Amino acid sequence: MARRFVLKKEPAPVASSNLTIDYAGELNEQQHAAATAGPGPVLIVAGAGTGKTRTLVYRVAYLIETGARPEEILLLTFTRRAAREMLGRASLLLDGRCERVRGGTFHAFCLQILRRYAESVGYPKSFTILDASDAADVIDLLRSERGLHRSKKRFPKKRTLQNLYSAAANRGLDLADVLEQTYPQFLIHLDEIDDLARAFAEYKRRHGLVDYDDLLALTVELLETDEAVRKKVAGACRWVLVDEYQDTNRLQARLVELFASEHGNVTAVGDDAQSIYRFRGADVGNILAFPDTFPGTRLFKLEQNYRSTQPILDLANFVLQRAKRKYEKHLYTEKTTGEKPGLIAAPDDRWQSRFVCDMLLQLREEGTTLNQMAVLFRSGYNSYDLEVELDRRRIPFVKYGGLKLTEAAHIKDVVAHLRVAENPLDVVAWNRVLKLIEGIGPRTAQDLVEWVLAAEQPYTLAAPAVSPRFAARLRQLGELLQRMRADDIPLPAQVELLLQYYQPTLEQVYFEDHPKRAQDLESFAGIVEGHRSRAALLESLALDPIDLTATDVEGTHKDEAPLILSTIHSAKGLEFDTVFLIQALDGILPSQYAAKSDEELDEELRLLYVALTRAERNLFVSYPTVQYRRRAGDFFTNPSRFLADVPERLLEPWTLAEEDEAEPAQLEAPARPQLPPARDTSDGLPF
DNA sequence: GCAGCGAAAATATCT
DNA sequence: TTTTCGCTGC
Repeated sequence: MARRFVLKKEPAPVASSNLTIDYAGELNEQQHAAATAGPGPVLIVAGAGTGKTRTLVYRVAYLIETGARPEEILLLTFTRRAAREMLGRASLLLDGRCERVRGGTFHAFCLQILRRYAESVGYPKSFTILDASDAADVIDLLRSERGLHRSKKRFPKKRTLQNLYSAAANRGLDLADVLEQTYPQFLIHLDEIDDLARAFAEYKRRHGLVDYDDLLALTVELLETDEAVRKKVAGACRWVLVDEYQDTNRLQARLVELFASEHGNVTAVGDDAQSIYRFRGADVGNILAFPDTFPGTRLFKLEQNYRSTQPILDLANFVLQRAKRKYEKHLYTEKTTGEKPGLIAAPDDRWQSRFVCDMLLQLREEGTTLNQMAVLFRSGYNSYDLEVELDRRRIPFVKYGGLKLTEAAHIKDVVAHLRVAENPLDVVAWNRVLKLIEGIGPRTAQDLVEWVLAAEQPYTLAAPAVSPRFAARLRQLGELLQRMRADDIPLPAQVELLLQYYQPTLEQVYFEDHPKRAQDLESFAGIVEGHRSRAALLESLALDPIDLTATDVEGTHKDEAPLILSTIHSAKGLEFDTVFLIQALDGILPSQYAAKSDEELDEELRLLYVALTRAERNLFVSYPTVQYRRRAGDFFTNPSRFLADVPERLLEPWTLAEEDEAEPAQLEAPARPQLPPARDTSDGLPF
């Protein structure tokens, strides 16, 4: 009989112990109360710029100082960038212990858990992660197999189907409901779509494939069904902190509940007025229901804004009031003076770009560094014209959001080879790799994949009855993969071999623009350098797609931190001295695709609110009054309906004028706005 | 069963 | 503008 020894309870944190940080002195009263709140559920509702991040950073430090072990703190954020930044700040505040805090996105944390316990929900531990387009490819494969595309009535495309399934998973709705809300025209195919969904799920399970949604859903399933695992995982999460709680979806909210199910110490931070991920299933209801989910919640509100000047807040407050669903937000600040935000009606895109460049150079002369300034926009492509102008003037910039390097077809090709080399069971990657060989189409690829899955030595690719048309290429591929897998070859060398093998394919498949794509492959080779192993590289690519940033200008200004270009979504949680919001056009912000319902329009409005409240000191909102569009030619635009009747005392109209001589355009602040020609085509269509 | 061609459709935000 | 679909000929 074993003897039982009872350990003393760990001492509760004592607030009055020797704290190295003066919490009361460095935080305001509300922030201090929230940061130093004891155990139990805590909800911090914080307006934009009220020191949400700061409070969370101090809370991490406080918890550690009062005895929490860093490993027992879980900090969930929306991007890896946010986690890194927060833990970095906490480390500066306290010390290196903060770096041992577990932090990251929901997806990344779920991945860690599943890598360990996937078998409990019927998956191999070495499952492959599918990004959205991989998932779409699988769906396409199954769809062709069933001959659904040959049905007489139009059947949704692979991307549409993928969106559909993703929406259903993230919102916890039936396919029928999602279909009715988003694509009612496809309701007639409900049965087939439903069948296909089941086939998709089964295929993923059979082949060990996990898409983004599965990362969350499987973790929920795991923790709900395996009590031992739940105890273990939740037991290790003594303190759970969640940033941007307003943007959690149903699965994520459930995960928070499960992670906190042992200790009950959850701190959620959020702002219902900044919920901008509804399209991805985010549910503002989560933050509103938090006190019900976690009885005994203590609520803290942060209302004093430290970021922006009063004129900027006045505009933001005014804009937010237009929401159909009202938010009781009224931010105030002690920075009562400041420049009025400007509304710049530029004649066209070129002028808008010139304005941004001239203005930012002027501000830089006056002492604002480039990386304190940001240009924000609704969609990735909104900045193309500006990027050209920045390049021309050799102004260094980085772009966040928009197209990802890892989404480009040629990069996906290369990555697929790496995936195959890593995992011989990765059917999606095999398919892609094989189809790149001339003469191999979907059918042959599928047969070969089946051979590979059953083969003892898959990498020989010595399948029987191979057509002589592509036998040689297939042998080359086999040799490549075997060489890449040789033990002593470091990752960069593997990629070197791979790129050599891929070059002819690149030239053949993308013959029109292969030089440009070859450049991307160069940058990819550079990115590879920083990774320890193939597996590590693949994992990080899957969860943290690389922004297709302007690497070519970096060389010219290595010493100066670059200007930030970012989609509004990617700028969430960040702040800048100066913000330029460009392309503030109806049809863009709000997006023309969002005009269907008030809810969607409200989300666009919140997006504008988020953009405006990123600014600390200077805010410029601009739009071109004439745009060129193929087919239609030049046509007049409408400024964003959200800005249409903002009084001039809140948003000062500017017009642009050309300087006399050959100098670049310089701006003047004129008295009268140059209004776009009156049009009532509010859908932004050419006339 | 594959490649190539012309027509048609979709077109964003992110992990 | 770019991607996807369906058809045709090899």
